[in-house]
Amino acid sequence: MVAVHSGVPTRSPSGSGQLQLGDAEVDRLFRALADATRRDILVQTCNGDLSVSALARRYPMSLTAVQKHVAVLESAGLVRRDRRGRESIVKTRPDTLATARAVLDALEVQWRDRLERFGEALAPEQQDADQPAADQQGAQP
Amino acid sequence: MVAVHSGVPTRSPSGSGQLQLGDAEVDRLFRALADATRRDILVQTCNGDLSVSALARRYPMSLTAVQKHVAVLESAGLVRRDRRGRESIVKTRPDTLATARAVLDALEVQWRDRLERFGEALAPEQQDADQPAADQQGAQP
DNA sequence: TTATTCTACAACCATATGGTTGCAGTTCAC
DNA sequence: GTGAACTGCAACCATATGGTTGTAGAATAA
Repeated sequence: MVAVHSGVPTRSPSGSGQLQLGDAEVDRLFRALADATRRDILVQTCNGDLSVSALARRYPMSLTAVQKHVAVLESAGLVRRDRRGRESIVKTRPDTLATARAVLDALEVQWRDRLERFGEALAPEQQDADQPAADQQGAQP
Repeated sequence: MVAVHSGVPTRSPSGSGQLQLGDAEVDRLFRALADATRRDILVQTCNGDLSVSALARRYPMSLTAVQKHVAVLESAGLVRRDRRGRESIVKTRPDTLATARAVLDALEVQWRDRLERFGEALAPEQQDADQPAADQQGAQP
């Protein structure tokens, strides 16, 4: 379970592997990454020298569309915007990308762990009715 | 310059770029991962001993909803379904999860590469201490 | 055989997403 | 000061998503 629904998506400082991201944060993170334009924006803005409109000139879409993409990345914590005069400078936050990798690592750890526990012995799958699950849904509306 | 977007991704083979995923595939991959239920399904089905309906009993939603989640995971290549009699057994494909990690790695490589080429002209970045990762929600209303 | 289980799929609904245009407010250049 | 550039936001549209119910067919159990 990756979900503790903490307010702050803090990575574990020492590489123990357990991170404390809420489901909603992880959802936003992967959803932000699930768009080619946004992934490209991440690469383009690593220097932190591009404003939103300078960014927008690089893509065949309107400024507003790029603004929305940046907003999605920002709400996922993948970029930050700093106001510089009349323009807002977009800059990637590499630490959050590392967080995404850590989530994938955690996923792999989880099923590797599961494989070890249930591995070969594998009792008949009465796990189905036994565990009504629902611990991962958290605070769904 | 930088005629990105609009075509094949063709990441620059700088360094260790070695995967050949199209934008659409990567989109599907991350989108499939951007849902807590689907991430949990990935963990639940690592043993390959759960049918779709057995899986559905673990979540507070209809069988059809779980079917759709499995379909999303399958189209992303994250799970496989094997027909066993009247039931279809869902099993995760760890290699595709590793592919997702490789995509993130490639992203990091890309901007690290970019930083190397363009970097150092900017001021050193100590701004992470300036604004910690707490402001995930974007602009507060 | 019959009844149950499991899957597949269609139809529907509410909301989210990704795009557009238009307008208003700042900040800068001249 | 005037105008241009940059941003922010609202309204709108088309489509995708995530959920529901209902129906139908195939495989298994009794």
